[in-house]
Order: sequence, then C-alpha cells, then structure tokens
Amino acid sequence: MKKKILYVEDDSTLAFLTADNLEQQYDVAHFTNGKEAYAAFKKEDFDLCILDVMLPEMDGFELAAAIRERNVEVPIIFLSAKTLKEDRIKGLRLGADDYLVKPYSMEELILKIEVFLQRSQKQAPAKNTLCTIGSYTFDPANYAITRAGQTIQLTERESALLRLFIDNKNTILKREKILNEIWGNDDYFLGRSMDVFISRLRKIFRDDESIRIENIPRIGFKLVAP
Amino acid sequence: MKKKILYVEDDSTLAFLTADNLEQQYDVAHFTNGKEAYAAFKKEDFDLCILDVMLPEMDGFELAAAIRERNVEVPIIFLSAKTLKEDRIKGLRLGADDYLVKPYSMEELILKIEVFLQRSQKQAPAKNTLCTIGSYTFDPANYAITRAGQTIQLTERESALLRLFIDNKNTILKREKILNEIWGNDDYFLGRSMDVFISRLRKIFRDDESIRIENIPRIGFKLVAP
DNA sequence: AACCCATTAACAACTCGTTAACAATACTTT
DNA sequence: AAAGTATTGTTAACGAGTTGTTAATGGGTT
Repeated sequence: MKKKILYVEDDSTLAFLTADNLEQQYDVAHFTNGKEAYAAFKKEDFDLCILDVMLPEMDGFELAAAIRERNVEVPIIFLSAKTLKEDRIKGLRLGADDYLVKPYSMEELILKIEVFLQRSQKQAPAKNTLCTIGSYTFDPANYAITRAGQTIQLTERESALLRLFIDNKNTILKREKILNEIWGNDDYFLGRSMDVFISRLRKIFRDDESIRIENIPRIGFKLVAP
Repeated sequence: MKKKILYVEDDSTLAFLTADNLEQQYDVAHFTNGKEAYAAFKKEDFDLCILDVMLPEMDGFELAAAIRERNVEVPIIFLSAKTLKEDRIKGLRLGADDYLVKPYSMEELILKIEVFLQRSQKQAPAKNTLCTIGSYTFDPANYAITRAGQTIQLTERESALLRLFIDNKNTILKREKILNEIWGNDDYFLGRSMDVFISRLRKIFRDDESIRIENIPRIGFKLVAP
C-alpha cells in the first residue's frame, strides 16, 4: 500500500520533475495552489505533506496552519527559497516538522520523506501530551479532562474516542474508521455502542458552546472546535 | 517555574525554528558554538542540554565531556546529522542520555525533553529521604509511617508500593506497571495480591481525608493527595 | 512451635461496555 | 407534500468482568 503524499508547488517544471520521481514510491497528489490543495486535504487523508512556501492565493504557511487545524499529526515538510528572511521562517513554527532549501536533491527529499513516514508509523501510539480543547484540558495519559479546576475521569473507551476526535479536529471521521480504529471492527451493534459514547462525550462538553460533535448523516462525525 | 534548557546549534535557521518552539514551554538559552555554551554553563545551572554534534571550535562530544565534568547528572540530548557514520552514532550512545537524528519532529524532541525532565524531577526525592504525605510522614528506609507521634510499621511490600505511589502522586499507575515494578511480573493472582495490598494502604490512610487511592477501573490506580 | 508475611480463596460490591427501547431526525419514494 | 424507511440521539437496564475486603492458607524464619 503506497503512502499518500500531498505535494503543493506552483513551479510546474520543478513540480513535474519532482512528482515524477516520487511517484515511483508514493501516491502523489500534486496541486499548484493552496486552495485546491486544502480542498483535497479536506476530502481525503494524506500521510505526509510537502508544501512550497511561496504559493499563489494561499501561501504555504497558511496552508500548513489550515492543515494542522484538521490534523495535528501529519508530517509537513516546507520547501523554501534560499532568500527567505529570518522572520518569515518564524512562520515555520505553525507546525512544520522540517524544511528543505531549494535547490534540493531528490535523494535529500526522499530521505526526509522516509524518515517521517517511518516515524509516524512507529510513534503514533505514544503521544501523551496534554492538549487543550476549548476551555478544557485533556490529559490522555490520565484519561482525565479538566475545566476550571474540575476534573472528570473518563473511561478507557471514552478517552480513546476523544483522543481520536482531537487528533482529527474539524475533520470528518467516518463511522467505519472510528469503529475500526477503536473497536477493531465494524458491525451494527458496535455502531450503536459508538453512538452511546458520542452521546456521553457530548454531555461532557455541553457547557462549552465552542465545542460540538456534529453528525454527518450516513457518513460519520466531526468534532468542531477552535 | 520554567525549566532551563541549554541549546547549542550552529545552523541558525533550524535553531531559530526549534528555539521558538521550545520557548513556549521552556526557558531556552541558545548558542551557536561550543565555547560560548560552555562559558554559559559555567555561570548558571541548566536542567537539560541539547547539543548538536557538529559544531565549530568545540564539537558536541567535547562540550558534553566538559559539561559532564562539572555536572554528572544533567541530561544531555545529542542532535546528529543523518550522514554520521554508524560508529560515530555508537559513540553517542555511550556518553549521551539520548540522541535524535536530524531531521526530527518537534513533537519527538519535546517528548524526549519531557521524559528527562520528569525523570530528574522524580529521582531526586525518591531515594531514602523522609517524605510527607498529607498529615503523615513516610520513612522509606525504615518502612515506617508516622502521624501525630504514632508510628505504623509497614512490611517491605507495603513500603515499596507506597513509595511507588508517592513517586507518582496524582498520576495514574497502570496495574501492569505496578505489578512489573514491584512484583516483577504480571499475572492474575499477583493482581489480586496487589488489590489486597492496596486495601491495606487504604486502611492506613483511612483517617486522613485528603489522601485517597482511587481506582480507575480496568486501568490502574491513582494516589490522590495534596 | 509460634510468628510473620505474601498469597490464595471467597464473596460482596461495583463499573463499564453493550444491548434494548423509544424518540427524534434525515433521507427516499410515492 | 405525505408517508415510509433508515439512521441517529438519548436514557435506562443488563450482565460479564473487575475490584474491595476479610479471612484462611502455607512457606519461611526465629
């Protein structure tokens, strides 16, 4: 199964060359501007993003921020021209995992891609940092969620589900995907069980209006949060 | 109180990115060469060091040796370029507490930092010093716990378990982890044995309401204490 | 023998994920 | 539109499995 890469680059000559090279090993979706790329990202999952910084309409930083909004995990590699000023590079902290200065060699790029793909494969299960969601703080290691000093203890399942939602904030999670990810498989009764859990999570967030779990009928759910 | 990190990296672009990220959580002092960094280290204490291996004037290994000379405890994390030869990387393993191969992700770096900071925080008080918990004083060396002049003698196991809880106060300890840590392995009957010990500890703390050992069903226990 | 302590046994109490049941909502067909 | 069908929201009840607690057991030590 080939890994899916989102590649955004407006210089079509360079893009053609690069995409052609990468396609031997990866499933590459290439776009020439940020808006189209973002639209594509909303539709499907990618395993890694390669973004040129200078793009028409929506630049690489904005795009990265938008992508991070939806997925806190996917590795992002920036491609930047040598001439960038220091302060511009500050933008990198939006969540880039690495950057490459043009002109780069193919080997160099592929090396970085491999490093990140291997890592995300391994590291995925071990992320235990606190994360904030609306006015709450979620502590995955302790299965606990805190707000204004009050702590609610979650069960293992509730916690796993909430974490999945937070990792995919503002993105649609398909029913099937949630079930396979957390319950291990997908049948009618597990689906109903999931509905019960979603109802319980909603109850927890009931008094913070900025957080909602929206249902997308017949498809899945989306955690909407700032 | 933010933890102080000594960060030495000569690639200013990468350094800027990294330092900027870390500054959200830590107090970062960044230097571009080993000599300046060492001078700074002589002046003040740091809680952790992050050293690039390739540095002008005084390389990461030399710097690490100099730092170790003055402080045998401070955790050191090396950053090394992918191109380093295997044998060099082996060298890393010997002196450093950990190393990270470039390119690394921010999350990975922060994860490692957290691991070391927490470790050094916990290890210090853990040895054999008296520690207070609620209105009690626990003396791990003598397996004894005192309150208002009254001393209760604990058994070796009770003491080991209590100490583990105190070292991980207000954090969930998984059943499996407790069992492996104290009993050496993890089977059904040892689990029941542990439950008995927890019941005994609870009995000891029964008259101090500020101390509880909470069960997190199917996961583990948490010592809740001020 | 007497004692200490960890383990095992036994049973009570509790928790969680699931299932059930019914209401509310969305979609399809007529 | 209206009626019919499928999906989702919510609450409550159930039952398997886990945990709390006390007592009995048995190996090791003095």
